Amino acid sequence: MTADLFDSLAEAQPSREDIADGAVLLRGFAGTIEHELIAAVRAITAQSSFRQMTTPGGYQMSVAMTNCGERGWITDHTGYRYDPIDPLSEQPWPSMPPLFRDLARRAAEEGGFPSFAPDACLVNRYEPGTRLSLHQDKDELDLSAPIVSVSLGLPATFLFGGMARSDKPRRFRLVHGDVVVWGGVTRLAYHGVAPLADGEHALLGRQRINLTFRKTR
DNA sequence: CAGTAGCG
DNA sequence: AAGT
Repeated sequence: MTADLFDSLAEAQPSREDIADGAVLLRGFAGTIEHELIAAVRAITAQSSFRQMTTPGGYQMSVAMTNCGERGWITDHTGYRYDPIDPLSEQPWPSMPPLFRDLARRAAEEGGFPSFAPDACLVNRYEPGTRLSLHQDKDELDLSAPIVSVSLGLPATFLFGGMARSDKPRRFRLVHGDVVVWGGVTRLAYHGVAPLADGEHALLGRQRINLTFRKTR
């Protein structure tokens, strides 16, 4: 934890909203370090570009993705997995910026999950009209660690459902700087993002960037 | 509702 | 099945 980050997060006065048992929405939690986060995303994508992946069914995801950290989440026609190598650059994923680790750890702590040590950060780029259908994060070996999700840029509607795909999801509006943490009994909750509404964000333009931190093993 | 590669 |  750098002193600067500690200070800026300590100065922030995010509100907390419990959205489910073991799931919390920290409104504005990342807002004080927005410029540093965006600069870090630019550095990451300079090495490992955003790309639209193809699912096992042969369909292209609308959301463009990249990763940083020891392992990155990827999908292709063979399935879903974490891989230490970016198949596009054929190099290791960019390392996880200390700022990212610290933010994720601190958010997890606020959410009731101390000592969160993510080894993977999926970086998602949503443009107007793109979405992520309801799914579970279950490619990680360590399901005791929470998921930490950071929103930047355009607002989105986060869908948070139950343990069955058929459970009707609740809808939460996520804006720039919001962080969602979920784990424990909701670790495998179905979740997704509704099609992004068009708009213009002062720092990111017509896009939403989402950082999702996981401990994969 | 559907298709793949890889593994046992 | 993070897809249509």
